[in-house]
Amino acid sequence: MLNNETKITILDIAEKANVSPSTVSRVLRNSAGVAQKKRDAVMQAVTELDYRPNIFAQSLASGQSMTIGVLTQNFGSPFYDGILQGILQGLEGTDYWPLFADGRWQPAIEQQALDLLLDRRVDGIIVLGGQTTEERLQRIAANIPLVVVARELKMMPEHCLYVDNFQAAYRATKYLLEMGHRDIAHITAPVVYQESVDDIFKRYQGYQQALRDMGFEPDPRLVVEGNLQQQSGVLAVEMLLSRGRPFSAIFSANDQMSFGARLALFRRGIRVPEDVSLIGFDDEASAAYMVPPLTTSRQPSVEMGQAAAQAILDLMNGKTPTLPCFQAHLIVRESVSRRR
Amino acid sequence: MLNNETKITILDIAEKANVSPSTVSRVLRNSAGVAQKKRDAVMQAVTELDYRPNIFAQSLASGQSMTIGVLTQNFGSPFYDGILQGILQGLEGTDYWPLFADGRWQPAIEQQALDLLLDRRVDGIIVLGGQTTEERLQRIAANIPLVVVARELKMMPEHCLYVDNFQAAYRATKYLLEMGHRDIAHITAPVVYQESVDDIFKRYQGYQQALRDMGFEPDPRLVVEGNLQQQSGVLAVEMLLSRGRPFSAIFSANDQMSFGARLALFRRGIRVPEDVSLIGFDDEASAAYMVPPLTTSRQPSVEMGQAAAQAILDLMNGKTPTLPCFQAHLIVRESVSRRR
DNA sequence: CTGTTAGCGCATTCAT
DNA sequence: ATGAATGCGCTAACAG
Repeated sequence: MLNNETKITILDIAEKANVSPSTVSRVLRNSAGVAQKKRDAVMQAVTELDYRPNIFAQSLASGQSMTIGVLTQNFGSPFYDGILQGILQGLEGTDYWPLFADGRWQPAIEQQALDLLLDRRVDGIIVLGGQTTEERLQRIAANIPLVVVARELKMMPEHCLYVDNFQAAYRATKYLLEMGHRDIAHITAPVVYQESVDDIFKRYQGYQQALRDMGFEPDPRLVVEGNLQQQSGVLAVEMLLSRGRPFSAIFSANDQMSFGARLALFRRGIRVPEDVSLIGFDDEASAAYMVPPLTTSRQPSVEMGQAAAQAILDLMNGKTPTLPCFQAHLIVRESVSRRR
Repeated sequence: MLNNETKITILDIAEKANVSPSTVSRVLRNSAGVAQKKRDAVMQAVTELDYRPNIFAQSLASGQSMTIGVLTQNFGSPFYDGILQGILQGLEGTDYWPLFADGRWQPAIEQQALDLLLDRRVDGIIVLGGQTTEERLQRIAANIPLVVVARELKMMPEHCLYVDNFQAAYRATKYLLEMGHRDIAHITAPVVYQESVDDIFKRYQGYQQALRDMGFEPDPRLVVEGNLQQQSGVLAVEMLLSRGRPFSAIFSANDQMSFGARLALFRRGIRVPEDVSLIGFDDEASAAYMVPPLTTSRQPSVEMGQAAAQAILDLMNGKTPTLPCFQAHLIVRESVSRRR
């Protein structure tokens, strides 16, 4: 518990600097004018004694913990880790420190994790995805600054930071159409597996709308469902092939399944992108390692994390966030060849 | 800051349960025998008022923070994130909470991050890799439980949890030799880029030793250096090819570079593993998505994280860790074909 | 077994 | 501008 050998307190340095404890506190937190001489004396004593304020005493007395709670859903997930990284970067240089909790995509655990963060008296909280009810989130937001990332809330859109899934899917599909593809398969996932409420479904809708806007009727035989895991992408392609309905491109609702799809195609001797074009969704960094590599222009997840950190800091400073409702754009990696 | 509407303290529930605050504290932390009746009354009051103990007051009074610091080097790195995940799992169900800090592979930042964790009065600390001097680590270990993961310390081996790099590389190389390969290239990295002191160098040594033990003299023309990043793997293969020295297999000192190598081979139309076999190192999960996929039997990084959590818990309970010096085994993914 | 009394280390009034 | 006093909420002796 002790930071070094002796636990020196504010009294020690007050004594050494010949001032009162309150003066020491003042110069340390810059809360009031203090004579330059005393200020210097205090600072010198601080460095000489290598004084470290006790965070718990500070928090107890001030009511501030100087921490930001971050509720993620899956530690180790590329997309979420990207956001975490962004948050870390965004908080750098500030006096705030992130406290992480993992909901593991299980509502019960998620609630527990939320409670833990609240128990830790975080000054602000960033929630990534998840299934916490909007009511609960509203109740929390009433007490402390709250930002929700990668999820769209109807009742409190001004707290959200999310990707426009519909638009991104729409653009991806449109791109394939423009490349001459007419038989575009889509790998989606049923609601039970969906990350947050209806992300995946919106991608499905974007896919359909793009087809319709370009004058094509979506063919249900070209749509298969997976569970968002890599392995299900393999099965999805098997399923597609078994249906006998030809296709020249696949748009997968997430990168994981697109990896599985890539694998299945490889096993079948189907070349990408010569025989079949492939587009994923989520911007997993590892997609760049695929053969051929899927490409993207930026790393939106990290950007979202940074934006989230900025927003929560703004909220805590009383400012309304500069990005009340930031919308990341197309998060797609592609490996596409022209058709016809 | 307040958890809910009203901030209720231990006095509130003491009053409601008709006992003294200390009795409340006793039942809450189970620190002494309390009459069942009072115990029940307290518990009921706690639930009725939805009482949440103030962590800061607890820590201040008890001297325990119930947190363990985790110093990582690169948030978002597959290998380290695996360890973090393991730590999270290992801490689950205990009363301890992890506090993460990121050293970013930069010694100055690493020191700062360490200081921050210490300032937060963590009860124990897990250090992943890094370059903190052994002296500093020893000084810390003298004060609080310390476990060092993915790094081997000469002066305090009993605190370490690492991979036997030499052995793993030795086995990988031997495996290639047994598969009939004779011209085995190796992609390594100079010291300046090395993760922790000499991990990469030990892999190089293991590679050499295996060759010698099997009666072959290492050929310097088959060894190239990268910087551990993916892109450098591409360049490494280009370099190898330009040298005109034939090779039938590549053993890369980490997975990132092997991905790059895979890419370069693909661009050159060299098939894997038909033309050239490839072995990586680190067990990156994404390696499974390569085409053809690299395989492995387990996920050592997560295991190491769990072991680290267990070890630190043991240390804090006064027990000597059950795994004083755990050595993960072969961390290799392979895509190898028989030669000749 | 249980209530009373002191702090834990700091921030923050309130006087001066 | 600065010192003294008070309290943050809880734990840990200390008595009984």
